[in-house]
Amino acid sequence: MSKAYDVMAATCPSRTVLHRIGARWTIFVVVALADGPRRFTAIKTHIEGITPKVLTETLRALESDGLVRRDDFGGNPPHVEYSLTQLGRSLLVPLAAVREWAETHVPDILDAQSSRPAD
Amino acid sequence: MSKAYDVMAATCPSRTVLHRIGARWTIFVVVALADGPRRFTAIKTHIEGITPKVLTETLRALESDGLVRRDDFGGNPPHVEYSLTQLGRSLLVPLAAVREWAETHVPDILDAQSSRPAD
DNA sequence: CAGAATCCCCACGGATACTG
DNA sequence: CAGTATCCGTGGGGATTCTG
Repeated sequence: MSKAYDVMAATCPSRTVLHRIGARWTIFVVVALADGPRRFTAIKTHIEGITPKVLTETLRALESDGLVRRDDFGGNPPHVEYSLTQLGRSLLVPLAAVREWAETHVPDILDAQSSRPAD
Repeated sequence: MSKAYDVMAATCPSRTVLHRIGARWTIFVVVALADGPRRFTAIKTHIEGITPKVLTETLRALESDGLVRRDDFGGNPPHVEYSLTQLGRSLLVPLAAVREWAETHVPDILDAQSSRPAD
């Protein structure tokens, strides 16, 4: 089976997808939902430093991409849960790998940044 | 063995790393160098739509992070080759997965964007 | 060929405060 | 609790031109 989409092509929709994935907070939110549904405040607390506005925007974007589902249980005080859809969980796999890589190779990069060794 | 770095922590250097990875063109450049060393113009041609300025910036950043090596063969006309370092090649693994995912799931996302089915 | 130099711009994201 | 509303800055990225 040949490729239907090629990221290297300027007009390919997969670039948009990649752009979304690369968005500042996407990976954090997806990873934050890895272990199951979570409420807005719980996510916000878990991802240190994210502001409510940005979290909302990120969640909305992921929702419209079909990666995240929003369940509103109504009532007062409000109760809303966010969870990964099937599609979202499938993204979790490559993203977890990226996160792993980032956390693993921090020292190598910090090293490289301060010195300039031969490869 | 416990985690030394945690992406969810606001001050963790791994966030910087993640930011670099997420930068607009990083993934394209790394993937473009997957098959071996390439010259500036070759990369530029391969990644449709990238401008020389942005390519230079991206390459410099990756170089200073120790992900890419720059070999200048001098002469005239100039001859410069870029290649992935060991570290760069290790990043290639998770990034290739992300790219795969992007190219594979474009239809799902396009679908989700135009309709709002019940997950 | 491999870039450096310039100019430009807006949209991504941050801070803060407020509300149903 | 789960968001809005507002304001704001900045730097990442784009287009174009030029050069050793």
